[in-house]
Amino acid sequence: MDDTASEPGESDDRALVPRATGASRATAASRASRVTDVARPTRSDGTGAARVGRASRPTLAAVARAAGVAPSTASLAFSGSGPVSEDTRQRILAVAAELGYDGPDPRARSLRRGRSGVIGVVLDDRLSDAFRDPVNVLTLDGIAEVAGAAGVSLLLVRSPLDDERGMAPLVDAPMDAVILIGCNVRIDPAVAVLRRRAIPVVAIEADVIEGAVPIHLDNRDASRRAAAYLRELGHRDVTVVALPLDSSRERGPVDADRERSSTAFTTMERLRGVRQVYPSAPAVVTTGSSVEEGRIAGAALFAPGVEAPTAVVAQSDLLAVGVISAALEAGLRVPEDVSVVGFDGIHVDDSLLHRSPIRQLTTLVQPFVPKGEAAARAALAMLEGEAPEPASFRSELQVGDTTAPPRR
Amino acid sequence: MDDTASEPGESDDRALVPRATGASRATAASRASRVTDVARPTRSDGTGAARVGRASRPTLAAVARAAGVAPSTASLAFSGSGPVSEDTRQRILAVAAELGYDGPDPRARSLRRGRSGVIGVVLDDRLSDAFRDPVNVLTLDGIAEVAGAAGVSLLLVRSPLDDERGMAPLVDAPMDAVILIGCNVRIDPAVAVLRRRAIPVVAIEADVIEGAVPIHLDNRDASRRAAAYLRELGHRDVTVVALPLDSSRERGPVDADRERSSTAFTTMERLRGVRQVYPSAPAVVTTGSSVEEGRIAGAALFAPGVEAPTAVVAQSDLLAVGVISAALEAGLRVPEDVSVVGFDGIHVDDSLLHRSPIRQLTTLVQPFVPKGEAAARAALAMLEGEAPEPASFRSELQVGDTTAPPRR
DNA sequence: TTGTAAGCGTTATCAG
DNA sequence: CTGATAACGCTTACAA
Repeated sequence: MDDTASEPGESDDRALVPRATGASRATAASRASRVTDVARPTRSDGTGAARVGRASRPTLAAVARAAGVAPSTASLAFSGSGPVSEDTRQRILAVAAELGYDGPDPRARSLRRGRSGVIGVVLDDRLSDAFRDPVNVLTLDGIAEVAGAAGVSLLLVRSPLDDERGMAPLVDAPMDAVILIGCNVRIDPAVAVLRRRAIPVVAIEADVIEGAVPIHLDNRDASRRAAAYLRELGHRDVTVVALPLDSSRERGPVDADRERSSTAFTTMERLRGVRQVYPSAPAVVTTGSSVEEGRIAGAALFAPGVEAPTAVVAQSDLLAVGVISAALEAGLRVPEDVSVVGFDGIHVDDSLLHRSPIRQLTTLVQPFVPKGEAAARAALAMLEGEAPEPASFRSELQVGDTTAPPRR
Repeated sequence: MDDTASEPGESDDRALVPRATGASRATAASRASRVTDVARPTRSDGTGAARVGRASRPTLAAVARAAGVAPSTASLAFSGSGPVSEDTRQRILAVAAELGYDGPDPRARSLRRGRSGVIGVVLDDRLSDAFRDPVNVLTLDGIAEVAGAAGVSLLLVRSPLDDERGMAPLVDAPMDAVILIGCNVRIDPAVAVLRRRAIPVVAIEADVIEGAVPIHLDNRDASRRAAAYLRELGHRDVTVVALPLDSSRERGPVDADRERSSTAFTTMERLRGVRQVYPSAPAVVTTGSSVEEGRIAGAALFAPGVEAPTAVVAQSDLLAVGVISAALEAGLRVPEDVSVVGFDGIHVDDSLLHRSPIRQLTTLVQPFVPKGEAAARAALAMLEGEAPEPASFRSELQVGDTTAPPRR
């Protein structure tokens, strides 16, 4: 359909081509250094030169030359960021169209401008896992909304591995700013590199990171409120089903040692919150936020012969659903026999909730999307040289029907 | 001409000078209006220049100078792609560390090399919506897996709007290749631009696009097989609940006009497949793939006073679930009163399926992840200058318990 | 093994 | 309003 458009050189544009300097022609020709190239129908004007080396597109310089203007003028015609007479502008655009030039090369532009129009989003998991967690997806939503409106695209980057070359992607990719989202592993070294590169870093729910703008959620206090609620109901025997403690992601009970060496800030904050109310609440850690992991943890808690807690604080809704599922399967009723609290307030649509009389999870609802938006705004602000605005968000305890007073 | 070599002598001591403190604040100001400060920056060499504009990191050239080697040598020391004596290599690295230089600037590198290490993934929806559809997420999984292993990051780009400036993100972002994923809107113009830029394009389930490598799914034939299965069961009265027909996404019955002007390839292919068996099967179109949309479509089909079909072919599993839900709410039993077929074979975990005796959707299971992987591989191959491998995938009819012979 | 030189394709600056 | 020119920071033949 657009055959003609893809054959820019064929048109008889020689008339439009003013004198190219002999020097530049020689330059371009010498680059080719391929003797056989001469076999191709070579034109000896500037236009042809642009196509000599390989199947490369015409450059802005070529367009300028063909239009009989200076490169700088042609640049202005495209970027619109400067005074160009409508007349010349049209001429340049026309010539460009004829040559099949559709605008500046992003790579060159970003080198020259020092900006690439890209914000990196660093996720803790493999992308496959990250996408499965609504927590990440919803936060990304917020980021994408703001970034998109600003004409900035998102580069997905996996959190750097402890591996030495592991942070290559974070360092080799062109990015103007970086948003750390749900990064539980300790990535200070990577952040240090970014700082040295003067790349703004925004950290969502991370421990205080030198030089990163924090987007904060009241993980600790929210958890404390949930625990307090359980205490009001009369619970004394509360267990925490926790998110991973570190990048090793080992499943199992949490002991003081593991707790001390944890690198997962959010996990620890939520745990600390509960401990403010139940100082010696035991905790079991999972390998990630999923229904299945919750089920596994719950199965252990409600195993026969074990003294089951009267209430469970799960550190995510997905985990909570899993725990409930395990409870039901163990023949316990929720909330009569065991209360369960979640965290996040995502829309959990699992069948298990519906096969029981449960309609709504008791959970801490957090504002994902605004959080993402704030992160993106902070990143954009820093790009503009403005002062970033750290933001703090609050979770609300939403009382559903998975909590009730203990039977005893 | 050779400005960089102009003042080689004075650089040594300057190169070691750490960054000016408090310079960051001056950035914006000096760029715009600080005349006096900039009085003599013109004479400076690379080192000086690096500090003038803004608080920028040291350059490779600066490191080289400080280490007393040529830039090229320093470059080799970092890229490892060339012979450098271990001795000088160490020295260069040491000096670099001292200066706080952590490797080449991705922007400059990508200009010089003509590669940015980024693959663009173009999604049809707002990212928020895209992430909600398992179809996209699973495909992304596959892409991410392959791209990640190759050290390539993914740039998320929204499908260009029909709007003139709408394709800016696709054109302004640095990308080495582009994968179109589930792009139902017609984006030929955008693709034409990419072609002219010699950026490889891989199109997953798109209509034949000039110059794009296709990753194909047997949408039409699979749909035909599903329809054939319904016919075997004895159904005569089949309605299609379809995905959007175009970017306008208007809900409602499909007429010949709308059908003709459709830009949604996948939608049309799946529709055509059914029509091969039921040439005059009516179809209603939805605004997207979601349970809710399926429910809306179903509600209309099963409204009182309307002759309901004995079977519904939904073009996605999410839609199918919605249709089933509507059927149940209308007092119909599935599959006794109405059969429903889906498409995709995602893991649908909706409560409605579980409150009824339904355990498994009858659907066409397609290999998302391999499809994504193939797309990524094709893109990478093209980057290497190898011949891309178009790929074709097949969907399997999985017979569940949402289909049965019609009552009459 | 190391150095020299020549850009990659733009945009910013400043002079006309 | 337009043009000349110098970078942006790096890589890579090719020369020494």
